[in-house]
Amino acid sequence: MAHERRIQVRIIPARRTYRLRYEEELNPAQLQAVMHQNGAALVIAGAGTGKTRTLAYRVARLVEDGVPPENILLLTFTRKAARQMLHRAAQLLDGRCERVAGGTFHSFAYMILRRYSHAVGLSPDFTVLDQTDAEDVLNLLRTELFRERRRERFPHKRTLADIYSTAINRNRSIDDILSAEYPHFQHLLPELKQLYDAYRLYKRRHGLVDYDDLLLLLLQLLEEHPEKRQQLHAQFRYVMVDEYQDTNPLQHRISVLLAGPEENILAVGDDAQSIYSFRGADFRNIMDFPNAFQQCTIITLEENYRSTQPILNLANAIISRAIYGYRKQLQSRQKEGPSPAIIRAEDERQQSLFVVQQVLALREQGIPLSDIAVLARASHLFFELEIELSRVGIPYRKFGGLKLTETAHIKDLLAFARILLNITDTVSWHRVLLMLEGVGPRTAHRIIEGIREGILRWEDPQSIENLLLGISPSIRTTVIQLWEALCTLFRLYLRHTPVPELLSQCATLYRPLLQRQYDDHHKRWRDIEALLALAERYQTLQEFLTDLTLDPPTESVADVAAPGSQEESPLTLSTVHSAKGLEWTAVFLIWMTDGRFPVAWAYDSVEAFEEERRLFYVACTRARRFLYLLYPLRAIDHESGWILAKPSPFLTELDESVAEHWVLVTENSLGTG
DNA sequence: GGACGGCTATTTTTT
DNA sequence: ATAGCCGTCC
Ligand SMILES: Nc1ncnc2c1ncn2[C@@H]1O[C@H](COP(=O)(O)OP(=O)(O)OP(=O)(O)O)[C@@H](O)[C@H]1O
Repeated sequence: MAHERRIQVRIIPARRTYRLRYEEELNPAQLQAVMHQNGAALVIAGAGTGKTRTLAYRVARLVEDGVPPENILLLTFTRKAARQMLHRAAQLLDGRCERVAGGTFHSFAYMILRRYSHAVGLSPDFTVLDQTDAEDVLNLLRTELFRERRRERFPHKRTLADIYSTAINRNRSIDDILSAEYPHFQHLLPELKQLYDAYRLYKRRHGLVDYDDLLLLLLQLLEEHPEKRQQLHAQFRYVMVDEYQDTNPLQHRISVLLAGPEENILAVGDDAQSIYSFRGADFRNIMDFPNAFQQCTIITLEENYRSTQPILNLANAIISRAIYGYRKQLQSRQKEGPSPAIIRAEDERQQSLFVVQQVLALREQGIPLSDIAVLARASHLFFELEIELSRVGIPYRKFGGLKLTETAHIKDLLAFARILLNITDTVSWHRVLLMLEGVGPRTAHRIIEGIREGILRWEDPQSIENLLLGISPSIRTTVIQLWEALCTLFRLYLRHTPVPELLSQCATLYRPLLQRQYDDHHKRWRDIEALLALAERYQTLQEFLTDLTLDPPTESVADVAAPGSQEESPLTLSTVHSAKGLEWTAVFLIWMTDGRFPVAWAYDSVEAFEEERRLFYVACTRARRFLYLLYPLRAIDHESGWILAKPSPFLTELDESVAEHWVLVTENSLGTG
């Protein structure tokens, strides 16, 4: 063996191999965001550029890299969005991704506050009030505080809630908000402050927390309890936030604190899609995001994968007129496609007829109803169309507007359940008492005074007598009957009766009252049955009620399924707000008239007007291929009957070239007239 | 005194 | 859907 060849072997540094082919599924900028390691990063990009997709892949990538899913936190705008994204990641990789902590700021806050309740002075079983619950509390306190006085106009309960909420979310005083937004109520400042104090006291006494408190208390926990903050950093080593343009100042500060010294936070958003300023959101948060950290990688995504270029040309034209924000131009590889159509209808009915006709035509072409959406600025603008859809038998689902949990009959039913959880829940008592025949605000108030004092006790059924002194015999009997029924329910509750069973007992008690109160009780009873079905999955009443407020069933009450079409997946009707982040092959946007979109009061301020414009931009960028913008020329006005409507300025300011203009004419069919 | 029916005018968007 | 207002009834 004279010549022995010596071959040197060396260790090649491991090239990380992934199960997913990220570089094939993502463009270079998306890939950069997905592979981003440590430190803060901001992905700022226009509609349809794959921000959501990027987040899903980043979850998968982190998990693949061995980050325990529990150490990842994904904050999104709705809980549904979080679920879908994690589900997507799980499909891409494996089930571990479902274990990632995900939800809204509010649901995350709830989870953390449950864990550290004592640190912020809460009892661990605190309850969350939704918007309408908060309004009900304010309403009750208002009548109690100012019962004898004041004939003059007091703000609507909704306005009250809005004033207080805006003050908190924007970190301003009530005085500031009044002078900025409600100057006509400025003289009521002392009363409004008094009411606010009463509201805070009420919440504290009853262990209640509203949406704003969730954020406020989480922030307080992070700021004032360094050891808790460190525990949270240790747990959530990678934080991701979607839709950052719609965070409010509280959420922004929470995000920064959650990122901690390692600054492992990745935020995603589009300043041109900021549409929640009425909730305190401020698109400047996304602009300021990089400044909050030592170092921040900024990634922009340029290519739109959703829509055809004609649709993007229109979207670009809309946003190029915006006063605020970064300029950007959306570009697509799909250069060809039908032009968006701007369509003039004579009136609302003709608008509905066209939508129905065109939906059917698209379905003929093979586009399923589930790939089509009709959008509008406000949910009541669908009423007429809904009638027409039902008549023709097109199944649809409606999102946005009045939610199931906000309807009077569902709130009535839940009031019974709430009394079982907390006998001093005076708001629920108020609701329930007013349902009884012969009981009005005055009697209810007298009874509730006693309940507030703690006179009524489950252990002592006779205690009700003390509340009924001086009340007429027939009303006494009614109230006592109610109380006895409640006591029976309470015994069931103590025996850990399953939630659906317990609620169904509440419903049995409620049913005659429902029938007495509402002419359309059949329809309402179906809603109650729907609610009972939702309760099936829950172990405790607490959990159920909390989920109803933190993750309310978004679908509005829609019950149309024409015979024979049960199998077909339905058409979507949605407010533009609720359509955020979603996409459809064909999108109709109805009621593009001046005063409806933009809403009339948006003319009061540049900020409001600009937000309407962004909202319009969001609406148009939901469409993949077909976009129809409709405006009826005539509308009904309360005072003058028919009035001539003008098309939205957002339409008239557009260049002729970005859309086709259609005019509808109704065929005079066979002289039936 | 208080409940209640019937009238009118006003109603955005949502965690 | 909700609030305020007013007349009527118990
Ligand atoms: N690299 C890619 N290759 C193929 N399809 C992509 C790619 N990136 C995104 N898409 C597709 O483009 C569409 C829009 O993506 P996505 O919803 O993630 O965008 P987005 O930026 O979150 O939009 P928006 O801001 O409007 O919510 C989706 O159908 C997505 O699957």
